[in-house]
Amino acid sequence: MYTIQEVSKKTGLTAHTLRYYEKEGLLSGVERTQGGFRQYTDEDLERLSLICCLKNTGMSIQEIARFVQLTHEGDHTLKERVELLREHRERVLERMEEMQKHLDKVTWKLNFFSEKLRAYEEGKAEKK
Amino acid sequence: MYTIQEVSKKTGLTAHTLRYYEKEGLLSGVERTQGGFRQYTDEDLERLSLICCLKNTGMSIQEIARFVQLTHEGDHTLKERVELLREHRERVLERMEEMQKHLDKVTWKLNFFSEKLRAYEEGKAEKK
DNA sequence: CATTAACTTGGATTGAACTCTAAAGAGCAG
DNA sequence: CTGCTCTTTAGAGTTCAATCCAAGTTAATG
Repeated sequence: MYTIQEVSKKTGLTAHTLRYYEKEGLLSGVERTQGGFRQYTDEDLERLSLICCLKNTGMSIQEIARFVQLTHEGDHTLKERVELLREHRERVLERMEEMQKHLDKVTWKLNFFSEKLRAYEEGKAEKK
Repeated sequence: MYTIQEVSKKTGLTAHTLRYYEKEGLLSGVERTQGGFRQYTDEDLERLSLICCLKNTGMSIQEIARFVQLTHEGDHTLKERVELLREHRERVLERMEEMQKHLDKVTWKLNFFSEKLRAYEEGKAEKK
């Protein structure tokens, strides 16, 4: 059992963000102490870990909430969940390919400027 | 020479966004007709293309504006520009590696759910 | 116990990147 | 010229994902 602060340290999310995620339906059913403090279980951390993976691959809070809701509805939503993850995966792969293309152009420009810089420094050195 | 609408079609950015980028200092010095309409040259499109690459690899509008400003200041900023692109490139590569790791976990989960779905459907079929 | 640190809530605020609106001017087909 | 579409501006509004604030409650420590 972990406090919100401990989970914050483990996940890198702030306590604020953890409460926010809970409010938005991303991580429901977190237990409380008799005093009302959140007590995260290892299972909560495991769920959180998937949530972070989805978030870090660009899924929106809303979509994650949708996925989590389906999970709560039981096995008859399995097909939809598989669909959802598959589509997300596909989108991420496309985005990464796009990204790689754009980065290639940045790299090309970088090399271009590097060469220009070399010429410029050489020019300066000759003038001395 | 292209109108804002033509550039919008070519780049996929809306006319709104093109004006916004200009206001934020991302693409300055676009010519105008005597009536005040923007007239984009091929050179503008080329500049815009680098801007899009930077944006699409996650650089913020502010950072891009900074880069563009350095470009206007002339060759003595070449070193700084090269630095800036190099650092950006490094950050993007790191981010893509992170992304790949997160995506691997998503893929793993996807396979897990797929298997669960298969078992579930089989169970349903048997009951019939 | 008393104090201090951590936690609770709801609601307001932030910042980035657009996105839209209104009112007016420009340009072109018929 | 008439009407229609496109473009202009400043500035307001939207969305997303937090992030902060105030005021109060609970747990932990000397």
